Amino acid sequence: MASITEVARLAGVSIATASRVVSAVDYPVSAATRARVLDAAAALDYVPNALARGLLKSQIPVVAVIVHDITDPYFAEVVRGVEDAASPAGYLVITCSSERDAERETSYVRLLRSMRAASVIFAASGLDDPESNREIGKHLAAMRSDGAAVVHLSPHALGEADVGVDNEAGMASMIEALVGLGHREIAFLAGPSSLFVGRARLAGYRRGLAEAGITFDERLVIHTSFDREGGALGVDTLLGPARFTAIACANDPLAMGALARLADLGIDVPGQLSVAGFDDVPVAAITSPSLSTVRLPLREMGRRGFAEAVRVLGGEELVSTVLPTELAMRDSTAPPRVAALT
Amino acid sequence: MASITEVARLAGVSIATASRVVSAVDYPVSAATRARVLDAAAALDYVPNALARGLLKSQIPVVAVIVHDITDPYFAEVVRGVEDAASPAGYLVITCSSERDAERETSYVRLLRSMRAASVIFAASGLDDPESNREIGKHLAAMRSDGAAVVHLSPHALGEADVGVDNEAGMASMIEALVGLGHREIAFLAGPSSLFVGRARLAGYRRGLAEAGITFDERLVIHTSFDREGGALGVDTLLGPARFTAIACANDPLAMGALARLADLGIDVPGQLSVAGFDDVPVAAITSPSLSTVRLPLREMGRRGFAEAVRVLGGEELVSTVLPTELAMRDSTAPPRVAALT
DNA sequence: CTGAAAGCGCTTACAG
DNA sequence: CTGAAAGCGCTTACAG
Repeated sequence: MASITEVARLAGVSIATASRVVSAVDYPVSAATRARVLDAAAALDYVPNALARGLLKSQIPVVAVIVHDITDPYFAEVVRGVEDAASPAGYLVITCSSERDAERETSYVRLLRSMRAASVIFAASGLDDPESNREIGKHLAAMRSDGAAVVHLSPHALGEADVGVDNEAGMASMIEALVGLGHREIAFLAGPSSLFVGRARLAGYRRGLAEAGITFDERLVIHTSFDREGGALGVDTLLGPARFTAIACANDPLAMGALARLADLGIDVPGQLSVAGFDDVPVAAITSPSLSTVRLPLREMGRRGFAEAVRVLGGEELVSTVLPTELAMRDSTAPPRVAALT
Repeated sequence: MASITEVARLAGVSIATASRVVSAVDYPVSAATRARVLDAAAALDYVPNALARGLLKSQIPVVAVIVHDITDPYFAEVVRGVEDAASPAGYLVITCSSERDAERETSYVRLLRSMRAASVIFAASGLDDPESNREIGKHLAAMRSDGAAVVHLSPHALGEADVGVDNEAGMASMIEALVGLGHREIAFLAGPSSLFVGRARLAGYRRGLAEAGITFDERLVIHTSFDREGGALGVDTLLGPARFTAIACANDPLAMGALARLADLGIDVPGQLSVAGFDDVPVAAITSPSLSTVRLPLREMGRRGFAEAVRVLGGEELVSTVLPTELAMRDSTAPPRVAALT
C-alpha cells in the first residue's frame, strides 16, 4: 500500500505538505499544490494508515461497546444505536460479549486499552466482583487519563448510569398499571440478585406495591438467571406454594420464558394470569400473546451514549441524562378474571 | 501510560530486551533478566501499545464482520460465532451494519483498510452494485496483498461462499417436506431479487418443485424486502389472485411477518395454510405457532469463518466448506386440510 | 505557503 | 544472552 511518502514524492512536495492536504487539517496550502497532492493520492490509491496516526494521537477512532451478549436483542439494539451515531463520525464499533463473566470483561478492557480505543461504552450492568472491578477500574483510569471516554449506560459499581433510564420508576409504573387492572397479588421474577439493574427493578416492584398499599411478600419474588430459562424456572418455582394473579418480570426474556412455560402448562394468559415484561425488545411485540412491557429507548441510549463520548473526547464534561420509559400495554395483561391461582 | 522505554529503564535493560520478554516472543532471555522486566512491567502497569506493534506489522488483531444489521438475529448469531473464536485468539471484533447500502459498505471497507484490520468477514450476501463492488474489490485486493484475510460467508459478486451452506439444497429439502405433507400449491416469498442468497433460495424452490413434478408458476413468487414487513406485504399480494395451501419463505423474518399478517386476517396456521421459514433464527422457536424452518449453523459459520481467516493469516490456503442445513419442522406446517385458498 | 526534523512505541535484523 | 540502531507511517511545532 502506498504511504504518504510516496504520495509526496509523486506530487513533488514534502511529506508535511502532503499530510496537510490528505488529512484535511485546517492549514493553508496553495490550491495548485493541493490539487497535485490529491491527484497523486488518487493515482496511488492512497489510504492513510490509521495506526500511524493513532500512534501519534495515542488514540484510534474506535468505540467499544461492552455487552452481555450481542445475540440478546436488548444489546443488539443498543449497539446499533452506537453504530448509527459513530459511523457518520468515522468511528468503528467493537462489540464485546462479556457473558457477564468478570474475567472476560477484564480481558476485553485490557485489550481495548492496549488498542487505545477512543471510547468504551458499558451497555451491560456492572458486576459485583470487587477484584475484577478494581482491575477494570485501573485500566479505565489509565484510559481516561489518556483522553479516552468511558460511558455507562447502566448502573455500576461506581455509580449511576451516565445515559440511562429510571429502572425503578419504570418498574413501579408497570406495577401501578397492573394494580390499575385490578391485580393485588403480583409475583416478581427478579433475575439475578448480583446485577445492578436487577436490583433497581426489584426496588421499583417494591415501590409500586408500597404505593398501592400492598404488603411486600418475599415468597413472591424469584431470583433466577436473566433469560428465558430463568422465566420458565421462575414459573415452576412459583406455581406450588404461591398465590397470585399476575407476574411482573425484570426483563422481557424472563417474561417470554414464563409465557412459554405457562402455555406448556395450559395456563391461559391473560385469562388466568397476566404477565408483564420490561425492556420492550423487538420480539416482545410478536410473542403470543404479545407482551405488555416497559419500553426502553434502547437505540437512543446507544446514540446518546456515543454523543456523550464525543463530548468527553472534545474535553467537555460528561452530562448525565435519564431517558424516559414508556408503558407498552399489549395482550399479555388483563384484569384478573378468576380467583388468584393457588 | 508507561511505555516499553520506561519498563526497560526501571528494569535496567535495553528496550530490545524488554520487548523480548513482554511480547512473549520466543527468544532467549536469562531468567533473572526476564524476572526483572516482568516486575518492572507490573510495577508500572504496563500495557503494550497495539498501535505501535500494528504499525510495524501493518496489521492489527482485529476482525471485522460486515452484516446487514446487527439487530437481525441471523447476523447477531454469526457475529457471536466469530467473537467466540476470535476472542481466545486475542482478536477484537468490529461489527459493520451496512444496511445493504453499497455506499455504507464501501466506506466501512475503506475504514477497515485504513485501520489495517487483520481480517474482514462478509456475513451478508454480496450486493449487485458493479461500481461499489469494484471499489470494494480494490480495497480488498490491497488488504489481501498486505496479508489480510477476506472471508465470505455468503455467495457474492465474485463467487461462492468460503464458509457457507447450500442454500439451494436447503430450500429444496423444505419444498420436498411440504410436498411430503401433501402440498402441491406452494407459494414463495422470495425476498429481494438483488441478493445472491435470495436467488439461491429461489433456485432451491424451483428445484424442489421440479423434483416433485410440480409446474413452476411465477404468479406464486413474490419479491419484497427481506424482513417482516416484506412477509406481511407478500401475504397481501398473494391473497387475491393466487391459489395455494402453503407459503415457503426465503428467510424467517419473512415467515414471521406472514404469520402475523395471517393472524390479523383470521387465517389459521397451519389449519388453513402452512408457513415455512428459512434460517432458524432463535425466535423461530417461540413464535406462535412455532415456525417450521431450515436450520443454518449460524454460530458455527462465524466460528469457521474466523478459523479460515486465521489459516489465511498463517499463510495457508483458504479451504471452502459447505456446512449442512437441517430441517426443523415445527407447528406452522401441517397437511393441507381444506381446499387450497383462493 | 512550504519543508526539514523530531518523535509516537514498538520489533527485528545485526553485531557482539 | 544483550544492546544499539533503523524504521513502520504519520503529525506538528519550528524555521523560513
